[in-house]
Amino acid sequence: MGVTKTEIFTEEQNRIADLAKAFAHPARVAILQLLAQKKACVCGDLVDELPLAQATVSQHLKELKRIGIIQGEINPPRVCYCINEPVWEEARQAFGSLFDIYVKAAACC
Amino acid sequence: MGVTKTEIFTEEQNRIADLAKAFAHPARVAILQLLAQKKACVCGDLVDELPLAQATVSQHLKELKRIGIIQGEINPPRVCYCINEPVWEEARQAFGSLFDIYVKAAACC
DNA sequence: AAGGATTATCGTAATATTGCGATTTGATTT
DNA sequence: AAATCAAATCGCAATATTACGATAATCCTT
Repeated sequence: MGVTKTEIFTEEQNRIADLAKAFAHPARVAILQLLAQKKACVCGDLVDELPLAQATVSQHLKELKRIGIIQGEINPPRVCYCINEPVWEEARQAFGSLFDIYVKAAACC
Repeated sequence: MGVTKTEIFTEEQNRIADLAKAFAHPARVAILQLLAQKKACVCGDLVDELPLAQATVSQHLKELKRIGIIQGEINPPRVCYCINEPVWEEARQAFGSLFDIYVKAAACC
């Protein structure tokens, strides 16, 4: 089907999955790295840095905006993108907590 | 096309994207949470915990094994899964470093 | 050897994602 | 008003993902 049954999982699980999607494609990792390092900000600069078509970059930016991890400020005729700090921290926290629920000891197999 | 151009990205970016995929679906988040908390281990128990068909759970387990974040030990007629600690730590590290490259200040927009 | 229990794989269907050329939109500049 | 620039959106094609029933494989038990 290709359709995820979101309704059968918790809000938290769905949110983590969504946040993870921001990082689940190398192009988006590259974009987030560039923005986090502030090496690029304007959409056109991102397109120059990445070997992908403008339309493709724009699509990845749209997905990142949907997740909320970046935001865009219109500055005609350009758009300046940057990390949306609250969501960046939310992601850091979410993954941090997730990684911490594992404690070696007591292996069960 | 639906085909990611992995060759144009760095090894690190591709690896992060792959690790993120482990968490990019709520069912896999649920599975990893169960394994990390050792609430379940045997494949059949995971199937019982999740409202998904056995074939579907098996497929998610296969993907998690491909990424390397879990491992399975055959214990006929069952298979006991658990977190593969080195990769779990690799993921913790990778995401930790990624989140840390962002420093508020110096916003560019 | 036959049966039972458990998990993996196959085949299929539906939806999602990735990528890009072409076009459109939005706003400035001439 | 026309031209221009940057970015978003459209439309399409190709591949990937998600899900599940059915079947196969595996290995123990009888």
